[in-house]
Amino acid sequence: MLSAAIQDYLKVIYKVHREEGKVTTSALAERLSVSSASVTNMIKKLAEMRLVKHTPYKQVVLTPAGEKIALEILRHHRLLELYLAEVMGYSWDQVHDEAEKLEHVISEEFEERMSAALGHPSVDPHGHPIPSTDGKITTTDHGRLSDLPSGSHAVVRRVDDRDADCLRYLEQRGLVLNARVEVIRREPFNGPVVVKVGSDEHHLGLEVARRVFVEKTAPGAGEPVSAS
Amino acid sequence: MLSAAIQDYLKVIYKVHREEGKVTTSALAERLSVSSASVTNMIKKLAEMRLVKHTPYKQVVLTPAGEKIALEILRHHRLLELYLAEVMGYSWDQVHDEAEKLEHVISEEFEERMSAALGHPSVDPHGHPIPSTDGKITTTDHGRLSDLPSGSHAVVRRVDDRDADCLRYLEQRGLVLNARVEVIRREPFNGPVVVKVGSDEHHLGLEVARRVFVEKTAPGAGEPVSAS
DNA sequence: GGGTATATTTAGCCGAGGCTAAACTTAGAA
DNA sequence: TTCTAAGTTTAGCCTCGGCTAAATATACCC
Repeated sequence: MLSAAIQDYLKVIYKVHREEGKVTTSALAERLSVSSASVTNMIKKLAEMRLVKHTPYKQVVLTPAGEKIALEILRHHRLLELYLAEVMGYSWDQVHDEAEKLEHVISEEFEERMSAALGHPSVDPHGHPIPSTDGKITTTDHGRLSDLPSGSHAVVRRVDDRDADCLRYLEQRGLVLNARVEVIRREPFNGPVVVKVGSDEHHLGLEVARRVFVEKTAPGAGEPVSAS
Repeated sequence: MLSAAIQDYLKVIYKVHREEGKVTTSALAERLSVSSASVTNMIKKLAEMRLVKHTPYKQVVLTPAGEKIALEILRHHRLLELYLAEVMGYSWDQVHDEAEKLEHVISEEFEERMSAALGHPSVDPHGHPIPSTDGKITTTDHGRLSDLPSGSHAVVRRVDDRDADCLRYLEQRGLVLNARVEVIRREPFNGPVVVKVGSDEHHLGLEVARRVFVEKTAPGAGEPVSAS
């Protein structure tokens, strides 16, 4: 059984690769809240275990074996988030931290029972796809709300789940999964994005708007298709 | 936050104290599957932290602070066992191992939500009492089925939960919580105890009978009062 | 009461996974 | 092209929680 630390490294390598294309020591250090030197050490160890390929001073890439484990952990995490929200009544913003701890500890049995209880879902409460047991994952790349030109209509398809405060902020403004939004205008000099959600207008700072991923729709389209 | 290792030590110290009266280094070593030297080390550390009192070469006793933590972990463990069995559909024999890992990781939130979902129960699936949030526990000391004289009538009130195989064995023979049993006879030379459960007779080795704790009842008594 | 078996503790070690400080690469600016 | 800043790796250290072997304390038997 791999340690929780190793599982975390593999998971974060996978996510950084998805989100930023290239995986560097310092990116991992920041995401793991650990020094760069510690990352280098662990990467060396993971390379010996054939879970990653490391080109010193350049980058690190998961091997198929490493990716398999990363996806297992991701599956645990996302099933847990959904289970905590749907079955146990957790709120949107609470599920991430709890899942972060449980993901390293649950058995296959637990994973399977959660999945069954949830009807074998494919998306977690923040819109991330849930990998299947055999390591398949279907990713849809959505644009950021912060990048949408004014006048755009879109549907919220995914939200960054790492900051509970931000999630609460978004939820209060109706920016939940599958909500429809319209970009009214964008203030200049990297100012806020003004969006309409339902009948309310909100001024979202770029920091926040960057964490909301959307799918563009035609202007007066009807009820958006659910992503789940 | 205390490490999982420390939590385990405190929990086991509590349990050994309950079950054997006196807590020795070697008893802890055996229960924790660890060398005696390791136990001595950890005990020294726990003593510095004021979680136990240690009389070298004699025994170790939990301080009130140590007991509080032990009971928290025990509460986690027992709520988890019940939750896994009742809500997630785990079988009797599977819950212990899973709870053993989860107990160190769940939040107060998780604990509270489990407790609420279960209707704030007072007994786990093996008959152990569940400590309350404020560290209160009501223990009932039951005798062992192995100690009952022939002719006795009794109700199963608690079962040792550590050996999954044994639990399966007992379940197959109807020796579940609150089952009524009658001791037909005891074979000599530490031979098996012959018991009647429902209309079936079973020959239980002492090893097994020792793990079943019972409450004596009057011979033809009606339906036993549930322990929950 | 002395001798021996058993239990406990001490001493010294190890691996995992962190850290800082210093050395080394790389890339970008002059 | 060279110099420098930023990023990365190396060297050496730390804590945690294990381990074995050796020393020491206790208890029991005669």
